[in-house]
Amino acid sequence: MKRDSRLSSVLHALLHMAANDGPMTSEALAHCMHTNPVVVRRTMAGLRQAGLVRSEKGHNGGWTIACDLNAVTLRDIHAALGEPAVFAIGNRNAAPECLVEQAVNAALDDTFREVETLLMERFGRLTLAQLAEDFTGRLAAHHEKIRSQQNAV
Amino acid sequence: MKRDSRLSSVLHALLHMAANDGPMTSEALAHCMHTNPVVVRRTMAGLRQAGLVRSEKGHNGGWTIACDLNAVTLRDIHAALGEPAVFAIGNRNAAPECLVEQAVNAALDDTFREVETLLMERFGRLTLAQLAEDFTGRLAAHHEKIRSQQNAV
DNA sequence: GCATCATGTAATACGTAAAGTTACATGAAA
DNA sequence: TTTCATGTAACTTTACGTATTACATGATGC
Repeated sequence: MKRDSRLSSVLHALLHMAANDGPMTSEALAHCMHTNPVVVRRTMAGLRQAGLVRSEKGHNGGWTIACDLNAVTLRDIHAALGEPAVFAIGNRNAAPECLVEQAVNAALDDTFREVETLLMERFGRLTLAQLAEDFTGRLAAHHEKIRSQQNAV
Repeated sequence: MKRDSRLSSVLHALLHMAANDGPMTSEALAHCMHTNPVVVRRTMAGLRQAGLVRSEKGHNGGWTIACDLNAVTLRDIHAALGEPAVFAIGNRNAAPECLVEQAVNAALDDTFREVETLLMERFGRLTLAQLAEDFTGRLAAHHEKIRSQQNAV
């Protein structure tokens, strides 16, 4: 497995849900994301627990957004997923006895901490509404392109 | 494997080499790092290719630093290792057709690009000499602590 | 009530990349 | 020419996200 793509996945799902009225089933979302309903349920479980989405069983069941898109940021989503590790790089030993390794760890830890802080700040500024708006813009551009192609024929 | 610790490993090795005069064998380094000589050779191969270290066979062989500690930064080391992936988080699909996913990817890509730039800048400011100096300070503090403990008895 | 739909979750397997291990070739020094 | 040390290929192990299977639970509609 190359990288953890859960954040990307749930954002994709949330935006599809936002663009649809009514609940979407795990199967429908799985189809959008070229994966499997069980993976969707498992990945979305954290968001449900955080109160960001709701899920309902039975006929007309499925997933619904339960939050204000303007109020929820990528940082909230990352937290709802259990704050998965950001970096693929890390120290060899967490608490080494060797003074050399302590010096190396201290430098790396400081750097990664600072960089992670910036990432979380950026995540904290990006709302779901902004992503949805970006999508709307892309959709409009896409329609415009289609229309101009038809006119050219 | 939880995380890629090669950067941490080679820094550890380099600082041990800097504190020793004469070459250090892969076995000695492996002992310091609680690993295996073959792993040391494999990990250090990139540094040798980049001209940062030298290795020699036979009696009195082993690894030697071949660069100016003041001139080499963590960024150089990271490059010498082949620029391993920094983030454990990423997009699900690199070039999706879905406009929703494109919007998500664009936002994440921008953010990660910015953050990676900061990380590389920080790495570019951290020299091996600075790490070595930090180690020297820790060593002095350690000796001071030992001495005061002996005085107390 | 009962068939159907949809989620919830456990158990298991798969894919990938670093780390660990074994084995053997190469080359330098005593 | 023996010994020491690196160089490297091949294989195993480990970790973890992802994929899949199987089955339980609960809600809806007839």
